[in-house]
Amino acid sequence: MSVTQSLAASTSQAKSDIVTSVPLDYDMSSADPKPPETIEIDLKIAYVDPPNGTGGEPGAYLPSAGTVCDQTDTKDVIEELCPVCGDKVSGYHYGLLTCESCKGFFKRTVQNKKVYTCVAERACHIDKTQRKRCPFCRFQKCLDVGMKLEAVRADRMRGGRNKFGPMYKRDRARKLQMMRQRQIAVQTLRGSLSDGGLVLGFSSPYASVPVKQEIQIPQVSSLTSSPESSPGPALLAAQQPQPPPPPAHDKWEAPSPHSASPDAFAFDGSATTAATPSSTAEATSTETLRVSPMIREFVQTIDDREWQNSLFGLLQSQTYNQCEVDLFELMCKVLDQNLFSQVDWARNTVFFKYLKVDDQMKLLQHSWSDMLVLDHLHQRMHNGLPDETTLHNGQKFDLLCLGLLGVPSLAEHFNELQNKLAELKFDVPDYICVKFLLLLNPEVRGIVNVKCVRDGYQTVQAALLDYTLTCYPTIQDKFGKLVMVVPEIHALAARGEDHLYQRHCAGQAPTQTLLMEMLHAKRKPNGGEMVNRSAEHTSTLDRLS
DNA sequence: AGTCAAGGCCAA
DNA sequence: TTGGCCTTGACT
Repeated sequence: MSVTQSLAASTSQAKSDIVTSVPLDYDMSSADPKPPETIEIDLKIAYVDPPNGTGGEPGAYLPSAGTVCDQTDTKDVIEELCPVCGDKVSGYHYGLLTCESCKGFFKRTVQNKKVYTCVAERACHIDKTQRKRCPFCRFQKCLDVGMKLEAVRADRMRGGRNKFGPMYKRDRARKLQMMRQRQIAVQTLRGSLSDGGLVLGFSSPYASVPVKQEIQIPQVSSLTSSPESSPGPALLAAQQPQPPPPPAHDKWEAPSPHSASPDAFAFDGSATTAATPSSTAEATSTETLRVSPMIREFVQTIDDREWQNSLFGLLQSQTYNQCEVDLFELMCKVLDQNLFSQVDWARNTVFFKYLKVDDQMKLLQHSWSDMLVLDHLHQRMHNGLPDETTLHNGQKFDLLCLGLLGVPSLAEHFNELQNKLAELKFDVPDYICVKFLLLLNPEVRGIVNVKCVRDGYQTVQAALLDYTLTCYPTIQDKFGKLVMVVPEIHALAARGEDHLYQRHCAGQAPTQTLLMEMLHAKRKPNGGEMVNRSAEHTSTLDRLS
């Protein structure tokens, strides 16, 4: 059994959540618009060697630590749980990765045209231990996650291949690619915390991140087994509460008039509450031409659509088939996912990516919560992120509270901050520059390559100053005021961190997450400094065990 | 010849 | 009825 499986097996929640669903409004057609001729490209990306050519550093969390280096062993790389019951996946069956038992169950049901009834409310929770209790709901879930009736052969012919073969291949390639990206991100973060090949004793949050299976699009088939059996996905959808609205940003390609080139600034001013230069008279296209290429590049590192997709994807998958979920726990999972995205972003950015892992770790440990708060401000101001959203099960999820790291009482402070930024006409280039300033903090203790961090910080600082002077000449000392906002963000984030830590200590927050690891790292005697790594590591393991 | 997703078999 | 293991056969 792999690390993923053994850890994930401890929580049935995690098990059933992995790939159970995609939000009903998820644009699956755009999620996989690839024509067949792109398959080869996909595979090449998926099989590309890791930067160091080894496929893993000591301490890096890997789904199957011993085999990840083997680029061709896809079975070992793709470690997932059955979307129906959470049991171990045995391969692709009837359209998607499922376990052996659900494969058999689905086959028998379709072949024998079984008709089941549910003695409850047709909403039984299906997991490994309870899957036998209600075949009606089990079959319903099989259909809902995307198992395909048409893959069960009417003629019962054995062997061979069906039309889904190429889709399985693409899906596998995509998972490999995702796995590798995750792996690299985790290496960045874990590298400095591991010692002597030890692996931190917590699971990857990716075990609970929804993995989109390309071919699990729920669909009604002409080969339905029986009208009396589980209702079709369309009916199911009608019975479900409406998912939250799609990301407000849906036209990132639309260039702002402010941008000098069509792809330089991709933000959408129409959804903003704060002004972007495009909405002001002061920033003319002539001035825009003087915006530094570096800031243009910074803006291009932002993927807000992905941010919201993964947010809503996680929210929906975590509540799929769940009557009620613990909203605080859910919030922690979202924060955890955001944190991983944060790391992913950081490790691909200029200045940061050239630093040694230890330095990267220290910078991230110091800035992660500030960046989460800032990201949230950005999402609210520039993408119209609402205060709350309705989950798949009808519960309301407080998105504002998410930005407050779970402290509702900070809402007022947060809104004041947002208003202050709005007055400053805080825009996307401002946001990304401030984010860099938060990350590249040369004052963080214990940084080895201080010069590199300071250079980066000062370069961004200069670029931001130049940008604000060029594009917002009428806002007096916009730069200075923006810089003054940083401590406020930090204070807010610190309050949130404390709150999260306290709830964690009270046993209310999910353990074994990167989020908790970060919270602990900052509260260690050395404050994250790697003076005695072995001791720290042991203490981390002790706390988590 | 190897792979792997179909269907089949059969003990529990 | 379930689910782990076996057989089959198109595809690579």
